[in-house]
Amino acid sequence: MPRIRHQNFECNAGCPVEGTLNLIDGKWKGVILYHLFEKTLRFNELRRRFPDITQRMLTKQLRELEKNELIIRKVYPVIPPKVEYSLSERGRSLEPVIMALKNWGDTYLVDKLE
Amino acid sequence: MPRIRHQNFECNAGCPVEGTLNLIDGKWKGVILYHLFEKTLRFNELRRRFPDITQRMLTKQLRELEKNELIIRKVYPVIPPKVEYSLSERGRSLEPVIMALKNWGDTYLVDKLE
DNA sequence: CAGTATCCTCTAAGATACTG
DNA sequence: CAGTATCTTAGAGGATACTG
Repeated sequence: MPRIRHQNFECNAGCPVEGTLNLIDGKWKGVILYHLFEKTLRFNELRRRFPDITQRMLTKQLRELEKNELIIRKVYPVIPPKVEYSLSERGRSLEPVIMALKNWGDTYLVDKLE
Repeated sequence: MPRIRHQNFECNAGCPVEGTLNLIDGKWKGVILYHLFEKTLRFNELRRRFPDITQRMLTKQLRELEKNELIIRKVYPVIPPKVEYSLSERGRSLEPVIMALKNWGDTYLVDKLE
């Protein structure tokens, strides 16, 4: 999870914005959630969808999402290992938020992503 | 502006999400935008609303928002200096996005901001 | 297959002091 | 009033190698 913001002073109305951003910030979290909206995925399925992410980073981002109770990590006790990642109810409730971000980007970021 | 993400590979559907996050990430940007939705504000008016932000940081965040064409910086050539910050049309179009973040936070972050 | 373990870099963010 | 200029630090993110 990114650093915690504004923790030590009276919370103004903008705080829930920051709090929510804290959960979905993290370089790959938005994309991970986006792909999990579609379907449950295994670790390596996620890896294949983001060729540039390192194993370490993918693990880290997934652990943070799990810690924030946005995704569920299900381990099957088999060999070879099998781990599935899916959205929790809380995670699924983020869909409109992610979509709002996506829609804005689709409209206003065309040829502006640098 | 935070680092640029995913720039060197084929953009999957999650990218506009990241692009948008890049613009509103930054520890104080969400809050700054939130306050500018209400009304145009001067530099020190913004400062007073966030007692914990340093001058340097406020300036930095404002400059980035301006560079991304989300806010407009209007300098009045008077002494003492007077500078007003207001939303651009592009910035105002972010309101539903920020509100989506805020609403989610209000609902799901109660007593969970840590 | 799904991870850890190390080591490293870079920069966002903060503290503090000064100024046209 | 609305900023710069320096200096510092924490930790996000990355590269690479190894493993139950």
